[in-house]
Amino acid sequence: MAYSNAFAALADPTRREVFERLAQGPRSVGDLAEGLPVSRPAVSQHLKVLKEAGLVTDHPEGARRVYQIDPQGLGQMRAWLDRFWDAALAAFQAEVERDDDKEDEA
Amino acid sequence: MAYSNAFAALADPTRREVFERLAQGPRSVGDLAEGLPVSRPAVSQHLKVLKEAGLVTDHPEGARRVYQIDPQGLGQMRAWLDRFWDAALAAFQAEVERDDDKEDEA
DNA sequence: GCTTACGGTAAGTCATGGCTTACTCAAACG
DNA sequence: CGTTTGAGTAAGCCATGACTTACCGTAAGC
Repeated sequence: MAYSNAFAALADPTRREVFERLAQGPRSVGDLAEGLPVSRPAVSQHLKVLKEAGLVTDHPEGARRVYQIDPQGLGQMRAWLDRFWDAALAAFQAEVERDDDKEDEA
Repeated sequence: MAYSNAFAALADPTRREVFERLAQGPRSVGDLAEGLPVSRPAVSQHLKVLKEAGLVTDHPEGARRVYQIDPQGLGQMRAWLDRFWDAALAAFQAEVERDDDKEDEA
């Protein structure tokens, strides 16, 4: 359920960039917007999406608002991906063996 | 690099649905389109995106074209997420401790 | 060889969403 | 208190992308 928002959130390159910067430590909005090629309001909007996806949290710090990574959304994504991981490896293995059979025939 | 396409690919609900069906085993295009609320060409287009993201592979089987999950794209996504996992947990832990300090003050 | 099933491509429509500027509000600072 | 700094919201623009129908290629079956 919730992981769907997380995938959509990280689908955007600018949002991934914001997220990567936050991985290096908590940052304020203006601080994040500093090195980015988009305006500060744009960063604000991206942070809102990341927050709703459970990927970041924020708390006021004086006049500033400091954002940091939230492990929750990250964990949900990992759990969802892991659901497919084993099945995917098994399917891949089956394909490899089928190809081997074909080579034996040739 | 490549994982960026994978996140964008799985951001779409219909594409996730296709992907989940493929997790239960290889399927043909028409077979996949059967239970979905969209047309067969739409499914074809989705499969193209998933393929370019390294999330599925396909091979002809007579007149049909059979798709199945490719562990490659999945693996890249997992690797990317894992890069942040430890940092996220550490940040979360730091926040909890900071909150505890506040409570001690109160 | 003609027809029928399967599936990718083309073209066009419509909604979503990422961006901007302008504004509003709240907290610090003098 | 007035000003300045920090940040979210509103409104509008424009590109992208998810979908449709119509069409084209190709492999199988009589």
